[in-house]
Amino acid sequence: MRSKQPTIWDIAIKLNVSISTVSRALRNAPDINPDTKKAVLDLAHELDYQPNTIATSLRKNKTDIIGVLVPEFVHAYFPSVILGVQEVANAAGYKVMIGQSNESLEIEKHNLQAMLSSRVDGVIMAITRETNEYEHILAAQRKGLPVVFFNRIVDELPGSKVLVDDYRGAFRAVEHLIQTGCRRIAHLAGPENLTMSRNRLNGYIDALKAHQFPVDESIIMPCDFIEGRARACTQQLLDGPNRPDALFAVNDPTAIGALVCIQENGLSIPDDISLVGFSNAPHSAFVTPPMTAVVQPTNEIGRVAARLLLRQIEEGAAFVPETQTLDTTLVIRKSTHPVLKTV
Amino acid sequence: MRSKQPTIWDIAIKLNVSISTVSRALRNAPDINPDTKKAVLDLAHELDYQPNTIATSLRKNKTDIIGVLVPEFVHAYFPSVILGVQEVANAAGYKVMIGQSNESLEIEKHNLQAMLSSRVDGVIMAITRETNEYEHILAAQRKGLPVVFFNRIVDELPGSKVLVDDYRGAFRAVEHLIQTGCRRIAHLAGPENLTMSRNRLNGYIDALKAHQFPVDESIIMPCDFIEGRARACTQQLLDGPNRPDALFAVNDPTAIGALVCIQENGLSIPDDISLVGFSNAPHSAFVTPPMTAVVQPTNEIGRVAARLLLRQIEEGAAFVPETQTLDTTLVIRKSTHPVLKTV
DNA sequence: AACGTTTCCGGAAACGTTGCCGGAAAAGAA
DNA sequence: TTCTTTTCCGGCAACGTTTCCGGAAACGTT
Repeated sequence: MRSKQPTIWDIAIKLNVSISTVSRALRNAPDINPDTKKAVLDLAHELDYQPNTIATSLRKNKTDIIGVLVPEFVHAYFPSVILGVQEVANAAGYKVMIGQSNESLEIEKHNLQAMLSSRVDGVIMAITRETNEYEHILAAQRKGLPVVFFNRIVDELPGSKVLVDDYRGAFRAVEHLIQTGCRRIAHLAGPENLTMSRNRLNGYIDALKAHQFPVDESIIMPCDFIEGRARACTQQLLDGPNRPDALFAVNDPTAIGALVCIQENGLSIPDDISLVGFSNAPHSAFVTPPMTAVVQPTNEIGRVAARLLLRQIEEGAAFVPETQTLDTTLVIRKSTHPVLKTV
Repeated sequence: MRSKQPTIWDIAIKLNVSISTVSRALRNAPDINPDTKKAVLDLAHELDYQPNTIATSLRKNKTDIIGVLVPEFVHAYFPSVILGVQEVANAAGYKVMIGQSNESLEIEKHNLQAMLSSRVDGVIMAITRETNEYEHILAAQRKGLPVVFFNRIVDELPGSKVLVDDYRGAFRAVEHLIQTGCRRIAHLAGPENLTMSRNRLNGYIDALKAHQFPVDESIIMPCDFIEGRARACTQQLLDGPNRPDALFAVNDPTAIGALVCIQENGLSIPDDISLVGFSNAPHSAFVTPPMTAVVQPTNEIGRVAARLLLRQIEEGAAFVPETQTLDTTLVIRKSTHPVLKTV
């Protein structure tokens, strides 16, 4: 049985003042006698009083909670974005409520409903892989809910967005391969309908062109983000004529697939084949050999998203949505040659 | 500017009934005319009405939210127990609010305050590494807050606990090494003051004894969970006389440290040295070679913890705390010999 | 001494629900 | 018909805050 927590009433009665006075003392309002204020504060501390935030929320019509809605969080990417969100949200006096959709549109809808029902002040979200209709999100926005998107962006949706410069990241990764002496660079590409994969593909192509390398369509292999498919594609590349001496993988699972395949074929990384991935997470550091990879500023993504959301919450209707693009960094580890070996 | 969401008042006025009636219709109470109920439900749907859960919470003095407090969540372990929590909590109509202490006692206290302030119905928590005084937790419990602990257990605290059978896990890991032909098995141990490390150490020792192996103190190396120290210890083992042919590592970072050290010495896993870890997460699968490891049922830990908490919430003061011990499983991958090579 | 100001405080309504209580109308029983 | 029961509904207080409004007392000014 939950024992009752003390309320401002309890304090008021013990001190023989009104609840208004107690309330004023607690949230240091201007018109209160310093002595009574001190008395209230002391008693509150003694009773271990904690304000009932749900009463406050009801009264003020504001919860000071922001919702974060992610498709999953067992991989490091989303948790570490959330960390960034928490950092700026907490500093601004907001709490963070996390929802997890398990990559299911149904659950995403349900979670968004729940957030609306909990009257969160705003939501930061990355949509599910299977989210292909947006009415639930649009409806929430029509009700005035501020929403900022990240990671999985769709143009049909209004609102602020935080994304990563996929094109430049890919470009630099490929440039690095070229600079370390690779001459035939294959690409394990993502699904063609995603802007993200397209941007990375374009970065790959433009880097080749910028260095007067030919673009060979036969070594651009779409493998849908799936580790198994990446393995098969890599095998195909190894078996084919004119074997590539480098691979640029579109994301983590793909890179892992390539890595195991190469090693199973008894080839050495990076001596026979250099490998660079495009990573969501520091994960790639723990593989052997530690992988050179484009890494995303996950924490910063969360911080930026939170700042945008807080601005929107505070500025209200006057706020005009912004989309911010963050840069990636190429972390050079052991799956490519060191860069000093210049071309 | 947040536009107002519809309330039961709006529905009541449009339908020319009282708010009581609307309320009854919405939470299908018994005494209501099916027709009016349908009318209310229809209009609610049309207006896209969502009940204001914070008003409900205030009124019912129950939030249907359970808090989960973890020291970090960028590694897979905690997120995946949270998944388990969510699964049973959501199924029972509860929402989950997550707090993250960043391994800081200060933040842990603050988060617990916040949960109390939010009037969560209960908390599932794993304390911080630096949590060495428990007054904040005891105070919360004294106020009647149900708390269940997992992963980091301390005897001084009352409440339900969910833990993992470290002893048996270690025992079986070592037994597996013995059965695959290893004859000299070293142990990279954890800090001696933690019951967890002690249990794993005892499992190691007893497995050796059970198979009439000698226990050689000189190849039991405490390395404090730190990857760097594990590397140094492993090097020492490799350099020493009578090199071990197997290593049992107390946790993930330790195992990784051993792995890189062994490979840097040009030795083969498992042919020169077998390696088995004690893992928090499926992490160890992604290393090369994929590591044989004792793995914990992370999801199940969350589910069990949630079930215990929900029972305590519902049974109230009548509930007597329980501690449940879950079993681990040994996942055999490539860092040990296959088991068919029987002794 | 009379006035205006400032300082501090209490009363009360409101936020959106729930749930008790009582009562009117409809239905059933005599 | 008349009485009892059932069915359905409205009024109202309450949950713990915040905040507006008004007023008493203390202070300052002429």
